[in-house]
Amino acid sequence: MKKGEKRKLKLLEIAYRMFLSRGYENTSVDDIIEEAGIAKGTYYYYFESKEQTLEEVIDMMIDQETEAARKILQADLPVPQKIVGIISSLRPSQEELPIQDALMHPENTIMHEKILNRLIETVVPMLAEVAQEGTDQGIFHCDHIPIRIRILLLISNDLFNHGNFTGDEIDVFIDITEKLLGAEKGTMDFIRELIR
Amino acid sequence: MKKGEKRKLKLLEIAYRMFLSRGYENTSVDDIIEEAGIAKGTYYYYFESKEQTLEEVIDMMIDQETEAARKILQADLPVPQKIVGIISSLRPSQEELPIQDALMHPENTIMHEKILNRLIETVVPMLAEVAQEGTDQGIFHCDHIPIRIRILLLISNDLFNHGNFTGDEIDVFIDITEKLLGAEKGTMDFIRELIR
DNA sequence: GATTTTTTCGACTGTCAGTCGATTTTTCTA
DNA sequence: TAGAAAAATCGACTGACAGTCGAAAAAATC
Repeated sequence: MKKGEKRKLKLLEIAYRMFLSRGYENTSVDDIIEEAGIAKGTYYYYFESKEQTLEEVIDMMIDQETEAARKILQADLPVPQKIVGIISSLRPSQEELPIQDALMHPENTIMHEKILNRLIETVVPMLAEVAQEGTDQGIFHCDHIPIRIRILLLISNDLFNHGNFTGDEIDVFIDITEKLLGAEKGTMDFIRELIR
Repeated sequence: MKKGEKRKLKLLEIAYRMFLSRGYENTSVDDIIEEAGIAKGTYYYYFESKEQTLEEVIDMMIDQETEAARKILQADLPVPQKIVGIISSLRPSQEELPIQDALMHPENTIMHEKILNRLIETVVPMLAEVAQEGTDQGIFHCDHIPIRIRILLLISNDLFNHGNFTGDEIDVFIDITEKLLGAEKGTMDFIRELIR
């Protein structure tokens, strides 16, 4: 019961690496088992299908990517900083650049889409909670918080993930974030500093 | 030079129907040629690959879907009505419901994503032009119009395409559309009537 | 040490995208 | 209009790939 766990972890790790570097569609089960040095039957002893492997790889990634977010959630920060902090923690930085790169490649559409949906699912409740705090404190003035948070995530994903964002895009992002949450103009200006 | 064109059209039409009803991934070239009653070689005489077929099918769909939009663009309507009219013309209605249905199915992620991107590419310039009119007329007050329009499209796609939208979502959409474009509160209230 | 359970193996199957040389049909030209 | 050239069609074949299965090896249990 220990050996098996370890083997599965190893397989997941290999799949993870390969899915990112070559794309999910361009990675064959044969590729994975060759790298792992095991037989086909063994692979299918641990996974129902290639797609289920992807699902589990994505679970791993979501865990990783939301870890920083969860920490910020519990930190002692002003509400606006918390929200923006969480959102920007979702963008892989530094050592995770290859992930970003890979996800943007067209051959990874499916993976990208799946991750985005799962990320939204996971993060909307977290952010909604913080945003509620914000309205309680009178910093924000808005209703339908989860919908608005969802929109905020969609926008930031599009603006920041799809290619290097321009100054104009940051301006719009700041503007729309404030208005989306009903915050005073200037509340989100600190984002500009954060970018660099 | 006439026969060939017609055959290609026929193939595109069959592919279009099949991609929508069973999903791109679940439609094999063999399925298409069987339905068309031709041999494999003939298919590949007209198409480089299955993916290129998809690309051309999407071209067809974009043409179709933006036709109504182009008409509204030239109609004599107030700017806000024009913008909302164009956006809602992109959502297939009535007889096109199956398309919507098919596109939401997870096995059509790739198609959905490709169509969305192409749609945005095509429609942003159209809408940006109208929005510019709006600011010229003093109805809207905003800069960076193309970015804002892009965001507007993203939001409407998410809110209206992903499942049946609620009243709350409409409220938020109206609110955010007004604020995104810098319009007076109430400018977009007419959307509520339009929905039904 | 025997028996049961877990893990591993790899040959095999069926499906599918795409190729290619041969053949038929259409169009052009002398 | 015969005969050459071009366009269109055919289908058997290839190679890649996901997934299956029964048998063997390894580990755990008694």
